[in-house]
Amino acid sequence: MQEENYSIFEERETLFVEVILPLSLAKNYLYRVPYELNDSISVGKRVIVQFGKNKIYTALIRHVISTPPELYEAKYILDVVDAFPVVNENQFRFWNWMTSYYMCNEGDVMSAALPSGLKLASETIIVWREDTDLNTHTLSEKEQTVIDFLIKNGKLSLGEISKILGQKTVIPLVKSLLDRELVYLAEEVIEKYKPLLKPFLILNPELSDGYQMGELFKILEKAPKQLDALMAFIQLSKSNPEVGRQELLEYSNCGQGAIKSLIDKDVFLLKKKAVSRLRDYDVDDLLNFKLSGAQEVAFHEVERIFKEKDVALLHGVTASGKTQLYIKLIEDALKNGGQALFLLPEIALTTQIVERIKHYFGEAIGVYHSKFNDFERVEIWNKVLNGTFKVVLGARSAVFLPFNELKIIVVDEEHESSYKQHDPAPRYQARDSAIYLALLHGAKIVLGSATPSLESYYNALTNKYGLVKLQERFSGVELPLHQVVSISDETKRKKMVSYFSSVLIDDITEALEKKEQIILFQNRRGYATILICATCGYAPKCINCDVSLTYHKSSGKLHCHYCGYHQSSINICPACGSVHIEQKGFGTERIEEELMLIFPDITIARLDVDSTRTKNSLQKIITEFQEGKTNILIGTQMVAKGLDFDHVGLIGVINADTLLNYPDFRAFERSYQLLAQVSGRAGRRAKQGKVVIQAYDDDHRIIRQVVTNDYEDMYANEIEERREFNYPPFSRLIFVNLKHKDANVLNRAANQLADVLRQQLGNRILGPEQPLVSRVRNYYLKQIIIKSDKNTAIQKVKTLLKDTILSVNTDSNFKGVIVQIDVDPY
DNA sequence: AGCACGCCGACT
DNA sequence: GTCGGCGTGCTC
Repeated sequence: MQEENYSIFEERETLFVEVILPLSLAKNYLYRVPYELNDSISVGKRVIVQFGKNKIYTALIRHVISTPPELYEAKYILDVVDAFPVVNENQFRFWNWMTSYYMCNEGDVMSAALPSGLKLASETIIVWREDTDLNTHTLSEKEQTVIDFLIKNGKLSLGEISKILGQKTVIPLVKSLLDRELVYLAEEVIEKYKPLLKPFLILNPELSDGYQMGELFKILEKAPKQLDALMAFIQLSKSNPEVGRQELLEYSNCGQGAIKSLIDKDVFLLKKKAVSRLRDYDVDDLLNFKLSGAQEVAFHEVERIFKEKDVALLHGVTASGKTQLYIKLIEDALKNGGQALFLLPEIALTTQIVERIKHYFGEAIGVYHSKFNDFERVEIWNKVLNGTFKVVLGARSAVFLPFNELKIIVVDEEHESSYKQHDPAPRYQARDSAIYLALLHGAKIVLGSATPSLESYYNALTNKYGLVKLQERFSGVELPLHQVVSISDETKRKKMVSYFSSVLIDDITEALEKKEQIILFQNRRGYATILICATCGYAPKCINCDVSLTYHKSSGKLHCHYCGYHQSSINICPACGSVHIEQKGFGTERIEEELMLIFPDITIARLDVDSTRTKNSLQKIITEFQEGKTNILIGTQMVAKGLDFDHVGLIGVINADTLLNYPDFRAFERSYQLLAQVSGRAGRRAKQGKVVIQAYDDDHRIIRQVVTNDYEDMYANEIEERREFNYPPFSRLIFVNLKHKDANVLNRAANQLADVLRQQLGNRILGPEQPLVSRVRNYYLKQIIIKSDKNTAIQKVKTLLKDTILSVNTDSNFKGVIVQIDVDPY
């Protein structure tokens, strides 16, 4: 070896990287960097590492370190995936905050944040894209081998590829195939990828010279439509030689036939081309609107607030035009070259609001949704990273996108409980996380709702947030007419027909006559809630969970809503042999059936978790209702949330008591929000809608407040209760949930944990208590609640909690006890 | 999350 | 006597 080379080699620094693995691990791991990769590594890039025996993962570089670990010898990283970081410094700071605030592992956050396309692992499966033209790509020998296998088998896992090639590092190769769109990643739910193929036309190259074109024009003189099509084509092809067939149809006056003739005459060559699923709109075709007087005032109010505060709460009644306000605020933020994030509850992403905003902002907008396939999610991630997307509309997970210069965040329907992730960790509240995210970027954030959460409204009234009211509805839109029906009264007077009061039946009949649509709301799915033996009181229960089974008529089975267990129904009581089995309670399915008996000639659809299990069924039910193909829609919570229908004249709430009696300190607040939102679905276009609320407790305070549309009154009552019993916003809650297969071990562990915590925190510790459902999937459950007042240093509580849990976890008496922490349960 | 190591039941 | 059940612990 020559001396100069040798000395250069000597100077190379020995580097190590601390990486986050996409697993729920308590700490990060250290790997050594081979010299030849020294220049390729940097924080935020992904690397390929071996973890454990022979598992390969995509890890993320968190730190670069030059001191070797003392206690073990680090493994080498196998490869570096990225040329540029895919996670930026702001994101890491956001992740750090989330890890400590929600008491989870960095790996949990990484798993939640990165779309799976960025987390290739040995189990990841790649599939050959049949629509690609192999001839246009030059493949290396190894790539060719992989492609040959893929053509034969259809799919391969990364582990298999590794075996085929006899090498560990396959991800760069796979990445190159992915980038060239030769292969795609299979979803966990194997749903075959169908690239969106659209027909494109190109001019037959043989016609390119002027003489032949002239001849062609002569021939076409007798076919004016075809000539027209050709002229239009020439116009359009100036910008791009490939013209979409649809585009040509719209641009010219010719019909399908003319184009087909030209294809038959070999003037046009037809080819199918995969196009991006993300729709692009004509930038000129922007929606033009002006803010109304009230909106204008509110807009300036928000601007004024933003000079002093970072958070504005927009309390705007339904149909007051919050969306227009959001659009203007986003537009303003974009003017200064920033990015905007618009958060919506999951279900609202299926509706027109998305179309409207997409339409307005054209190509600069991305929609991010956990149900999107991975292609789209990686595509959006990259477009946010490189700044192509200025606006992102998304559900809660959109807070993880790699923004560079976020200027504004909008959280619509901020009170929605779906902003909180329940399982798995990180159990984060996207609205609250977004507030931190805004702080991090120096961005402004507007929370919007017709029925704000008590927490947000309290923060607004105590001047932590600015408060803007938008109480004026669009002209012509009136508040719906409410009617509350006492179920007990109607029952006494024998006027109930099954679950429907005479009032509701009359109103349904009337609405149907007026050709209006109807939504019925029942907050419970299934048929009968439970079956119960009239003789001995026996009720069939789930074998894995501590709940009664729900009878579903469509399947003829008894289902558990917690674990999915089901068994055939019973006709004879297994306990006493009696045949007197009664049905108690009722759900959406039962309502649907009873209604069909009363109104046999109309179309009824049901919108609940059971009817929307398959991927497109939700969209289908909604679309059919929007198009008027369905007369009556029966649904659970889902019908209330973010869905806009234009022709709904009547809303019926079958039983408001089930909502109000829910054992949770937020039950009244939630009931108000839900009933108010349900009401908001009635009569949106110039017509006054009608709302019928059936209840046993028809004089309930909350129902009265819904009818009088008095949010402030509801707030005043509720906030007093919260103050009196020291619930949020006056305290912070942390739930500590313990699970174990053995009830005794669980109880002892829970008691010890609670005792130790109680020594330090006294009466801030509640429990351990048995949750409502005390056993799920064969695991017994116990819950300890930490209710710390605002003055307690929450970080100290968290540290103590973490240490205590660790001591329980390492106690040999409590092997296998699972402890989960839920900060700010919602 | 996987995977190996390890200690108790029904089989050749 | 062994094969295999899954409970437990570790992975840089």
